[in-house]
Amino acid sequence: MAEGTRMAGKPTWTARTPTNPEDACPIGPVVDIVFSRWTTPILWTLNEYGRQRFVELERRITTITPKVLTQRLRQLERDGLIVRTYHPEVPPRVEYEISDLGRGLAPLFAHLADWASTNLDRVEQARHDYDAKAAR
Amino acid sequence: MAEGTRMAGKPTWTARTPTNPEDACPIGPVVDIVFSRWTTPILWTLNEYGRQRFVELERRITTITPKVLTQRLRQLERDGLIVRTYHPEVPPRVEYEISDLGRGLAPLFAHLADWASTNLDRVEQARHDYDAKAAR
DNA sequence: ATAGTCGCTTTCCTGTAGGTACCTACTATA
DNA sequence: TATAGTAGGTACCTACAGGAAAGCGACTAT
Repeated sequence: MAEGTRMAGKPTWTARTPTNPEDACPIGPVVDIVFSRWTTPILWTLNEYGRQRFVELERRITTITPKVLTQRLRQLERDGLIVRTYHPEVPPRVEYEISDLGRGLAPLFAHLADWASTNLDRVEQARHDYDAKAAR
Repeated sequence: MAEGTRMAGKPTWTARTPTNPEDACPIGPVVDIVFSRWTTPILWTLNEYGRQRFVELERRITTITPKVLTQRLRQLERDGLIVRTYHPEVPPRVEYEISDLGRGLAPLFAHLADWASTNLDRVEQARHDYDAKAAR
């Protein structure tokens, strides 16, 4: 086996065996669960506006497609972060709400929002400086 | 303009105009910056093991390819989260270290690791329950 | 008779992230 | 001579996430 060949088939860095302690990044799995694509705005919206129906989420997160919204809701439900309630009426009614487990993320989100409010403009400034320096 | 047509060309939900307040998720931009693919293990490694060379990072984050590592390092440097120091020697030597701005993320990471340590098994349990229920 | 509602599901298609492999220039070492 | 080491750059290619659009089932309102 040549040195240069990299093992394929491992989708992300979190897919590595956790038995390798030296390169284990302890926040890897949680990032995949909480901050994978679309999950943040969904959890945020659910946490901010309370129990909501599918269409309400769809309307608030304006750029998401129903297919992807369904996928992400299923994923979050499976992970136990949200609770889905189906009412067999006509037309059918489904409500989503954040679970206790998901609600536990609120302080984390607040922490994140806090960091953002004080440091986001510094990032913006750094980008500007970098681009200006690269142009010279 | 038909109601059903969704505006294309907006790559992610963070690309929306920030002038729309009602669906603005305040942690959207920061998630893109800090938790986009590969940035977390890089920042974590840099924060944990201090200043490092390219190959050291490559060896610690075993599944990353040099191309992607370069891309992510450039991005993080542009965002001001890490500092790159180039030594024009032979062979060339480059060192990466976390910046003050990046270091400010440490408590956030700790918070995240904390949530993970207490809740990750609950997520695991929820997944198991969900799968078991779906199989029935 | 027709359209509309809701919460999806399915099919088809494209964009792009990321992987593989090969390249540089220069030196030290074997 | 040749091989390794360093920090990438580049060209090519594939896989997969996600977008667009249509449909469905069961009923209601017009």
